[in-house]
Amino acid sequence: MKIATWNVNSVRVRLPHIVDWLKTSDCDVLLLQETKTINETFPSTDFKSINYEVAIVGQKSYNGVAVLSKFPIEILETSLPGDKKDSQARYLEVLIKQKQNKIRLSSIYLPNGNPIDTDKFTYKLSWMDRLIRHAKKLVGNEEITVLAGDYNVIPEEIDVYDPTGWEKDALFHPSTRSKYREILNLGFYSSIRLIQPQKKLFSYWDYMAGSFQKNKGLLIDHILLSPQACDKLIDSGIDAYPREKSKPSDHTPVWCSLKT
DNA sequence: ATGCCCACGACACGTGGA
Repeated sequence: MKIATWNVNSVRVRLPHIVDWLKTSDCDVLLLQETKTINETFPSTDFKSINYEVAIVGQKSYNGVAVLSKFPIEILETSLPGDKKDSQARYLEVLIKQKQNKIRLSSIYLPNGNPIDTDKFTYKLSWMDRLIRHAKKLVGNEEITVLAGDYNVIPEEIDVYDPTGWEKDALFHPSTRSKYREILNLGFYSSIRLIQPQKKLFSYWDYMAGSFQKNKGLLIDHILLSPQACDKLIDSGIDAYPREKSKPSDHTPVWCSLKT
């Protein structure tokens, strides 16, 4: 089963790119972030017409996550547990049933957190605390679990074109990196780092100043696998082709394939 | 050293992104 995550920066603007990528990539389950629209205006019928089921957590203008799947979707959570007052559309957890297999997947849009001297950074860190608590519960289930999305976290120096220049950024701040490691320490592994431990790989390039052409990128979109999912891992990679097209998202899909 | 670009929604000298 091929699973991918993609921050599309507006599902409506990016619709042709997403449909094209689904058709050429043989992707079974695509987790979307930054869909930037309410559920009523999500282009569900376009995806259903190419045989994908759709689950959505939308919001006006900002955020928004979704799951597109060739297999039936059961919705488990439409927000990250731990704060009932948090109304931002950043988390969707589903169960995908394919034959005898059951795979739990979360589409995650972790807060950016900049600038670091504001409540935006406080919100990011508390959101990460909630994710750690929830991930701890999930790992205890000993199931095939995939926590994937735009983490807005640069885990290591190799994951950024200019580590020094990003030291004071919320994506590379020591507190952010430390909380990300707490998730890994529960037993989750990054799919791409299991396959390519040392390679410089980016999933995001700024729109400005020809960042993509200069390969000044970041690796901030991650697929984290539970131990049971790791046992099924076949391959993982990043498909930069959608970033080369006209009117692209600033992110490109990160994927993994699991033995099923 | 700084800004560059993009999407949204309803024009804004706007916000948020990363």
